Amino acid sequence: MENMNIKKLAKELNLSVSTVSKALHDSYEIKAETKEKVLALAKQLNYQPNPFASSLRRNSSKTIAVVIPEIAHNFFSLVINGIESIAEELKYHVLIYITHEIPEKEEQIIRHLLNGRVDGILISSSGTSNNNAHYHELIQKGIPFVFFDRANFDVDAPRVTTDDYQAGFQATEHLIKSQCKHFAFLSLSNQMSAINHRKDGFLAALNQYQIKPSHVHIIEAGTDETLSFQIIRDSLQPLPESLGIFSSVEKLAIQTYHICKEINIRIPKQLKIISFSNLPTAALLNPALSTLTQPAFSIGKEAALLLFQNIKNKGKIQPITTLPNVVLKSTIFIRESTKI
Amino acid sequence: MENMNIKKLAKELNLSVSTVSKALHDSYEIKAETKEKVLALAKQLNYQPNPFASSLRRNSSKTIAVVIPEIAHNFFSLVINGIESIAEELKYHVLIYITHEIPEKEEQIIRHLLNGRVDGILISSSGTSNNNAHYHELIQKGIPFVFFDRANFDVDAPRVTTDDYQAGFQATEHLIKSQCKHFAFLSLSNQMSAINHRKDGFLAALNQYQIKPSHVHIIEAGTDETLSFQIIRDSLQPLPESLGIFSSVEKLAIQTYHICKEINIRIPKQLKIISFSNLPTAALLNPALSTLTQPAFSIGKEAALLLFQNIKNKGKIQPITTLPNVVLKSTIFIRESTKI
DNA sequence: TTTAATTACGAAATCGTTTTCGTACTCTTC
DNA sequence: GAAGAGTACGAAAACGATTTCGTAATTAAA
Repeated sequence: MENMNIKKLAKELNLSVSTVSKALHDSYEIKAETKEKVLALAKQLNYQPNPFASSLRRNSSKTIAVVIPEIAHNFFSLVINGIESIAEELKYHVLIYITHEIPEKEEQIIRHLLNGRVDGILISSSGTSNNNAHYHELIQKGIPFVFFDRANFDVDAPRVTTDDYQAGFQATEHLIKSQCKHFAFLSLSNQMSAINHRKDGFLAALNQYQIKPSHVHIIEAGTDETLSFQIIRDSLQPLPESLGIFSSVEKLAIQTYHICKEINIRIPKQLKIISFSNLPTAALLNPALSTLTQPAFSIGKEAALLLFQNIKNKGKIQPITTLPNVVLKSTIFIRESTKI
Repeated sequence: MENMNIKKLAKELNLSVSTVSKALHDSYEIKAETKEKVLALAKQLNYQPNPFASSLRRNSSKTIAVVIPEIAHNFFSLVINGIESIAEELKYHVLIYITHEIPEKEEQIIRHLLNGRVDGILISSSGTSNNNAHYHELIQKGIPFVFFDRANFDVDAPRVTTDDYQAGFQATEHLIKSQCKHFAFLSLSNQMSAINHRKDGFLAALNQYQIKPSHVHIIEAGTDETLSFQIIRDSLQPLPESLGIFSSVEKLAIQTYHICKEINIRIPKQLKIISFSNLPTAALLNPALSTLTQPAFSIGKEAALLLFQNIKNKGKIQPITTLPNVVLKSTIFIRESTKI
């Protein structure tokens, strides 16, 4: 009795294995009476089909993978929440892989997933734009995947992103109208789509308002915690007059806050800052942080929906439509950190 | 050429399937020369074994599950980070399941995992103490699992927790010494081990310092966001004199901050607060929040290590030792929110 | 020289499902 | 009443790996 399986179940019922299997799948070949008997005994003996046998035979795993740069990050955990809400509904399982912002790690993970362990993948890329080989291998293998937030625009795959350019423009415009004279853009790297779009919006706004290029600073802080701390601190000493910072990610804004506390820079008096962020404490910070907030949960949901749609359509002739490219809106919250 | 498998690989090599399989597993039965040939062609043709066939035959999945109450929570995402660091090293895969604090959901998830999809489970329980049936089914099925943070102490399973009692005592003592007169404990529910231990420490400290019971308030705010907001707000109106709040979880402390902002209660002047928290912004809040910080990453690591140890020892005779029960230390950070 | 051990491989069973195909049997229909 | 359609089930092949067992060929031991 150690482990229940369909063979024992069939024997117990005096039926063949195939009949039992069909009954469990509610096949039209099996009459109602038999189905009931099978279902009843299956429940009583607590029979649960072996997922691997099933996956092996059906060539589908009821599992998706989520590949993200980091998890201890409000944005990504909210996205996972959204993904899980859909996956749970569709009885899919969710595998998590973390790249720690290392492109090679991402490649390795994706390559590993070529073995069919998952039916589809949701990716927020940490890859550089010049390395698409692993994505193309996915396409070749017919494994559906969807980018969210950070996409690789050279790859032919659905994307769920936010209006990064517009948001970047809007944030920068806000800084300009808050009487900033110098402007800094805090970035992790110049290889990430979402961040670059934010930067483009930033530059476009500065251009439109005819800000002198000498007053524009792009600070690539990188993904290393201690290093980025130093880079930001160095860039604040000496402090440019009326500096307005647009931080492309929450982490760098938090670091900036710490640095300002450390070297006694007053926000918003000496320095104004607005940041992309999903911090639940943004309004409680000292001073309250102005933010651009992405609809993280919805991003997860939309990306998952798109993925499942692609999984379902796999093999079928794809309608020659444009590539799904969902763009959601971010919300701007003006708070004290950018007050005049 | 669609999908590479061991059969095609064997044919290509003019070897039998079994020889190839053994070569790939570096069996002593196969001579070095053959192994090299096999490995070389496997790499060249990008052969990756089908994980389901492998799992089916070996009866092991190289996968663990993490079952948590919620994910958009600094503590849990840091724990997952720790878990992933170990899993990644051991080439295990990590499935995430979220219970949303619903005990029935947890049961359902655990029961589902009885089908052998995972080799082991890490659980932070959202269950009530009077419902252990699903854990016992895991034990019966021989599926190893480890509790972390929130354990069910009636169940015979390894645990990784923190020194919640001591930390609770210490935090409360700090509030007492900060000249508070009234004391409130903010709790999610009275069914969670970790939280109850914190409460016990709280009560013990108040008792030791002979605080009048009428000055002691236990506020069970529950897990529903809007409801808990109301409960906390109501309990602050009217505001007891010199109230010191010990919040057992970060979320409730944040809510308290929001409420205080809304109804104009000054922290720490009118109300002092200390909270369990892994907020990276605790020091940046207005005012900076005194915290008890759990070593979340280490909790994840330790729990994973314990689990993998149990997975490895499965089937072997268990040494009659005491149940592994790792207890890690939290760190107290005194900040402005409890300043005299 | 004979026997035993070792080396290096292959055939086939196995894991637990799903699915295809075959087949009795009953029921229509003209 | 013969042919066709429909019903309800079972046998067996498949999915792709791992593993047991068997066995030639070679080497070592007696």
